[in-house]
Amino acid sequence: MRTEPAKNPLLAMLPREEFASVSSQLEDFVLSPRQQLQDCQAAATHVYFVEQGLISLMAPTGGGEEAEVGLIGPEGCLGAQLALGVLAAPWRAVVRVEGRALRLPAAHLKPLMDFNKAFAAILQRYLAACHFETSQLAACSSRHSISQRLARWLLRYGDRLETKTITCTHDYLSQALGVRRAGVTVSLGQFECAGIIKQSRGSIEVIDAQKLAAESCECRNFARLNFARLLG
Amino acid sequence: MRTEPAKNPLLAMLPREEFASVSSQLEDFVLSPRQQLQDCQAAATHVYFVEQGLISLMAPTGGGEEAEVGLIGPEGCLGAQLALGVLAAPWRAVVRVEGRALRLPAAHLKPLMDFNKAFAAILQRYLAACHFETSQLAACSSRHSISQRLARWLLRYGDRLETKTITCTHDYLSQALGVRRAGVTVSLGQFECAGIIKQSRGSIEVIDAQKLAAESCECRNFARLNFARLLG
DNA sequence: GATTCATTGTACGGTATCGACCTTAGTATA
DNA sequence: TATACTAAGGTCGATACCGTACAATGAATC
Repeated sequence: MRTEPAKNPLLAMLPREEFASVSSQLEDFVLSPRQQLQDCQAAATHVYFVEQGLISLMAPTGGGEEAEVGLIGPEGCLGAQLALGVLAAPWRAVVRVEGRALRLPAAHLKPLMDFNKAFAAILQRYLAACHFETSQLAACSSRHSISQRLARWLLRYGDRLETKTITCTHDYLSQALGVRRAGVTVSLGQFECAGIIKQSRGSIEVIDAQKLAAESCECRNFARLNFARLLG
Repeated sequence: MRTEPAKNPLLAMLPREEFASVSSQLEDFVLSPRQQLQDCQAAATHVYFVEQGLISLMAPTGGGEEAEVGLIGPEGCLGAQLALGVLAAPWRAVVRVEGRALRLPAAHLKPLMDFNKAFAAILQRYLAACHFETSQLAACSSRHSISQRLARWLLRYGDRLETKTITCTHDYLSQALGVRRAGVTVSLGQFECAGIIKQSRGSIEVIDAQKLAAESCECRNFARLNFARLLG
């Protein structure tokens, strides 16, 4: 039986007694790098409340390629569509940064929401926040340059983790943004020259987040504002 | 008092007596071209169940510009975020094609959903469908060419209207896709040469939807499949 | 008919991004 | 330590798209 409070704010907002009552249904789950938690269009078996680490959502774009359409960190959960009575989502969920989650069998979500209205409400707001973030991403992707979107991605990533060091390859970033790997390399090189980041094989350290924010587009602010309004 | 059944499938799924009971709260509303139904980040006062016409959702992208992140036709409704207890959305809603809607004051939505669980369920599925469509749009925007996205847009637009003639200017399309107006003109010119469409000032007629589909990317299929799964 | 304006067609140089290839750096195996 | 192997990073010509500008066309107004 779990006794310590959850770090995930969606769970943390449950009253102590109530959390205790559901914690028997919660299962500790280790998020290992590159692990696929959910396949595209497959029925979700669990809701994963992330406590540490990062999950990315990849949508197919044809020809076997995919693009990142969402990022779930310790502020959110994977499988939230279950709260809408929808089992499958059109994206693949992959662990990007190792960590851990508490997972709840899909069947237990609805009863929990019915029982605790405040929990249901915050989960609904989280759903809206996800949708809004995705819409900002759509707008951003069609208008802004690689370096702007890259800067935004790095900041978004950093926002959701404690560390300033981001573990990812240029190749992954290129897939996430839907651009060429070489394009990522060039932009990151410029950031490094400007003293904004420091690179080494497979990892990026953000030195000057402020400058990085200046390189990014306004979408970052719009997205943060949206999130804060709903779940701040 | 309204007696004829609603065309909008979200309303049409209400049983006859129940529809009659809410129809007193429903208000006929004319959708006039370029009319702004909802401002970005402003609290929604009504839910608009579109019966005819088309509404587009424009998200800000910085510098006073915006990009289209959603399209609502007679299959859906504007203001669905209210079903999640969220008042404002991060987009501006503008009437793109004139028509009409039935609108419900925001305060009446929740009671209606509580009373009619089937209605609530379909609205929730609609919300998921919107989110999924947006995520496909995000993926598409970052990967595919102007002409592919343009073809998809024309098809998406046509799917939601009875007519084959689309009333819009190149300039609007360029804003919707977040690209240059001249780029749209060139692509449309190529489609016309290929006998796929016929243009005249301010309107586009789709001649060969099959060829147009071939010019589009797979995202169209993914998106249609998503929608059909949830609300087909 | 003349005027005005929104819309569309076209062109040009410039830039961002692409596709393909090559080099380098780690890692595994022996 | 030598070797092979794989992942990561860099380069280069080609090209899609951009910003801008301007002319041509059709629709609306007077």
